[in-house]
Amino acid sequence: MENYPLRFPSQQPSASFTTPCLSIFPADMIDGTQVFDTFQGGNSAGILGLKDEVEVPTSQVYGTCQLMESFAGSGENDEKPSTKKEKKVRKPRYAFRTRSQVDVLDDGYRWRKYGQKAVKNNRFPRSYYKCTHQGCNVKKQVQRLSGDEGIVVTTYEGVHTHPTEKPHDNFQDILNQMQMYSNF
DNA sequence: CGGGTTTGACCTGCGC
DNA sequence: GCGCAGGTCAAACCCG
Repeated sequence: MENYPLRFPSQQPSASFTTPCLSIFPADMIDGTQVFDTFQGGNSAGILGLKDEVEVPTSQVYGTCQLMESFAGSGENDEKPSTKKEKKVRKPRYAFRTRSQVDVLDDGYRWRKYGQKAVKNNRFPRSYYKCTHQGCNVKKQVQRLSGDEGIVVTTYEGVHTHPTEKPHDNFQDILNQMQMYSNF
């Protein structure tokens, strides 16, 4: 089976890809998550649009890229839930919708699967991965949409503290575009 | 043998 | 308080 490469650079919550088209997202599943679409090898026409908030029904055409600074504060709080009564602080999460035959995309990092759960209203399970790089606490979730099993939603949590283990190829343009839109 | 996967148990937050 | 769902742990297992 083919394996579409997908890159998720360290230090920046954005992505560059080798072959995808970016577009949109339904915000119904990951609340407060910054979302991008990556239709790899697909026929989507690129970034369709972004906006601050998403209130779009799932099965429509969506235009979004939601920032969520309010979600996580510094984005570096990943200490074990302390024994004290502090509120649990989550890192910002960024989701990518990808049209792909494979669940696990090659984003250049090494991941170890640590769990899998059945998800309500979804016949596909959600898989949980951690970055295996020492000291890097980035996590990701991979889930296939029950409504469209050709679409994989990958949710990243945290920022890599190290470069990818594979040489980076281009798609810097899309990365730049995404950052432009994010600053919108 | 080391690293990754599987899977059931456990923990936690949230809504009722 | 209870039940449910999401998220994590960890032991067993698999594979190169």
